[in-house]
Amino acid sequence: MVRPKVFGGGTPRGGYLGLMHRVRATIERYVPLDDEAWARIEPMWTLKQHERGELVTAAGSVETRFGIMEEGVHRIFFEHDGQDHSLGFSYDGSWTGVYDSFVTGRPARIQLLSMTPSAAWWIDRADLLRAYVEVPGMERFGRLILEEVLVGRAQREIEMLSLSAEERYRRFMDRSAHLLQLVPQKDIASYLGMTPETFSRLRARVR
Amino acid sequence: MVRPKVFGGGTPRGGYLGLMHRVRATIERYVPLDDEAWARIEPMWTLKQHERGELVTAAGSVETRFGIMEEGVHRIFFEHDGQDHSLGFSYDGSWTGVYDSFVTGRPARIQLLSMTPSAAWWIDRADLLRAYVEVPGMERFGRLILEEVLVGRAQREIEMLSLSAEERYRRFMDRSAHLLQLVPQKDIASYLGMTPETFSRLRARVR
DNA sequence: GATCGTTCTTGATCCAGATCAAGGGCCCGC
DNA sequence: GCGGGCCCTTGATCTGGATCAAGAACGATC
Repeated sequence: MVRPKVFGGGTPRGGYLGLMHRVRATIERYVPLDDEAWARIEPMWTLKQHERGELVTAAGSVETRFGIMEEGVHRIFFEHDGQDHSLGFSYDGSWTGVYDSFVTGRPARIQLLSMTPSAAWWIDRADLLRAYVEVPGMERFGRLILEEVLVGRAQREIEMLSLSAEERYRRFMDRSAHLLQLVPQKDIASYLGMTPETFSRLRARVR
Repeated sequence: MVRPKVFGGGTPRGGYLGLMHRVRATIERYVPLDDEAWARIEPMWTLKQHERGELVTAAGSVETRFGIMEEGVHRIFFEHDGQDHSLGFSYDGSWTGVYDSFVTGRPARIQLLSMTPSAAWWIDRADLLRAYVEVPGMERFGRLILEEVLVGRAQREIEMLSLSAEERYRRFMDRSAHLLQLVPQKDIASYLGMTPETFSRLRARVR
């Protein structure tokens, strides 16, 4: 079954997906890619394994990689005054990475943590910029995935500003209940902008 | 003096700016544009005047325009349960529009209100998509402006999640105090995620 | 320049959700 | 299979900021 993404997005191909490279399948959700174009960019990507609990990108470092999830779950978050704030999760062919630093070249405030054993395909910014120039369709891919991210973030902003904790909890359960199996409740609570205690009480109270 | 944008962004050219078309100057903040490219896209843009208080885009309609501010101020907001939530302001060569609907083609939740007499250059989505394909550099412009918007939104998200009302007020005053002359305090309060009463009390309390 | 609506201020009260606190369960490493 | 950390839960209390209320100042319209 295809699941909606909490962060990043699009719908993975079904069925014959296993026969196609994950990266190519993801890119082709946005733009068609002929074999020649794929041959040019395929060597730019490298698969990296991450352990459960590994900090994939630490605050303060400049992040130059953009990733596509092969398997497992990443949590995107930042810290402030010792408090941890989750911004989203990546999995199943959606993108991963630290977009503030990747785009600006400044030290990251956002961090990335591998919540499970995971694997992601990474491309370096220099290679991606080269692909934008040299490979037809790739700059469009960059624009389209940004559009999708922006719309998703806007949706979240509207919900955070206008919904109560209970309503945010309900919508999360409708859309992404399966994440409860994969990450601790406290991180989902944080993603929903509430404390673990409030999350727990809502769980008990709501039906 | 050049002012930072609260929403959308970049730095307008100074000095000789008056001699160059506003749209071309804005695009050239992101990509170089030769005279031929400009000649191809220039006819796609039309200048529209908006009255103070005019609803530039209403909720529920599909928005197909993307705009660049010539003068005046637009407020981007949405309504929920009769409450008004401001998401940002556009002015001085920054972009304007309703990005949720523009990107998705679905009815808008976000609305646009002209806070002052204003004028904006508008391009229709169909023309912009054509420009992306036909005019070198334009697709890159689309990608780069989206990157900038996304980074700005991420910055705001971090501040909304981790700062107190007082701290958000202080940062706003540091960055964008001049907006107080242009729009009602209640709208700035809403942009900062607080009530007009709280905003007023902070004003009295903070220095 | 009087009138009316809107905005801003200031005070009193309220409340959703945070914080503080303590117990219990689970998993992991040895 | 025992010990030590997380987690998660549940209860008691607290609080930042909202809501309710009422004037005062401002500005647009005739």
